[in-house]
Amino acid sequence: MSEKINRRNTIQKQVVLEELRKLTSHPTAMELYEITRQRLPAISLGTVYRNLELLSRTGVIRKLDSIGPEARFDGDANEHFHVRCVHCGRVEDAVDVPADFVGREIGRLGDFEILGYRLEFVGVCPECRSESGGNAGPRHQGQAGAGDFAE
Amino acid sequence: MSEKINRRNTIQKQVVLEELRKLTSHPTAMELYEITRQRLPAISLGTVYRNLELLSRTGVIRKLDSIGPEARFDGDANEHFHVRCVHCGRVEDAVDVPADFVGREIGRLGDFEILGYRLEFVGVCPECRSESGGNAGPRHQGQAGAGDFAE
DNA sequence: ATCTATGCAAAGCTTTTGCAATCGT
DNA sequence: ACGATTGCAAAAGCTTTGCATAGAT
Repeated sequence: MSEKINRRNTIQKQVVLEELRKLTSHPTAMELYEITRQRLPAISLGTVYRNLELLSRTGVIRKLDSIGPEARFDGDANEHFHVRCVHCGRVEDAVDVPADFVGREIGRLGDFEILGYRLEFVGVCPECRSESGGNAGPRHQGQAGAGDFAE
Repeated sequence: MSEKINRRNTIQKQVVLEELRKLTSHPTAMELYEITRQRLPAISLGTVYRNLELLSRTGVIRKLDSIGPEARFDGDANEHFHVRCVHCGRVEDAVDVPADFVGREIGRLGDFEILGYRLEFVGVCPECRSESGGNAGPRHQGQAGAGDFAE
């Protein structure tokens, strides 16, 4: 049950990982700090950051810094996409993305050698939809810059 | 030539927009600040931020805050994708993306109403490729978290 | 004349880092 | 014992904001 994570298996590292894996909410470092503090009252924010950084470098977890001003973390290191609510900021896993939504294999793009891509969906979550009726007209497809939807 | 931008057409706003449109390098606010200062030595960083924010809210320019720790701005408000070099951080326009690379029209994803998506490619620019030979093995396809490539 | 936009500087927020002490191996 | 990891606190980096002044309409 206790996998070798990096060099040393500290309680802090263990707890950070465990708690992150319990969540599907893609918490920020601060959120995770608050959560882990319930089990380790003395843990410091710096340690949470250091461990999250370390775990994501090792590939154990995933850092989603493509979203918003602060990084969010995902305990599920498998490849999958996310949806972000433009209204409340919530980030959830995107399930049932059509398998052929994105073309596989792009080796080259102009002069760049392509290693991969980042994709995330932008939408309105059920809660916000029912709350605010229809406000912003849907802007289907294309690359949605964040500022477009903000306010 | 002078389009009505918001409420008032100040020189600062005009210059920020003009200089941004001259560039294809997707500069940060700070970079744009340095550039505009050559024409308006007294312009302040706060003003650059305020105008960039305003212009992107209006849809005149595009804010790319999906990339890295700082926001970058794009004078071309048309929909197009970007490639980011994992090595040097350079951001360029992605030309020749296969038209069918991304599936159009996803109205729904789970409980989310989908408005759009954000896509950006991750790769190695020509300069960095020739410099560093082949270091990181290509990790084709999938959602590339930033941390994966970093370091 | 009105009210937005500016410059300046301070503050905010997220993240990183230096350092001595602590803990895993 | 050795050296990675921690806690603490300071600092760094990007961005926002309060306020009085200047400027656009």
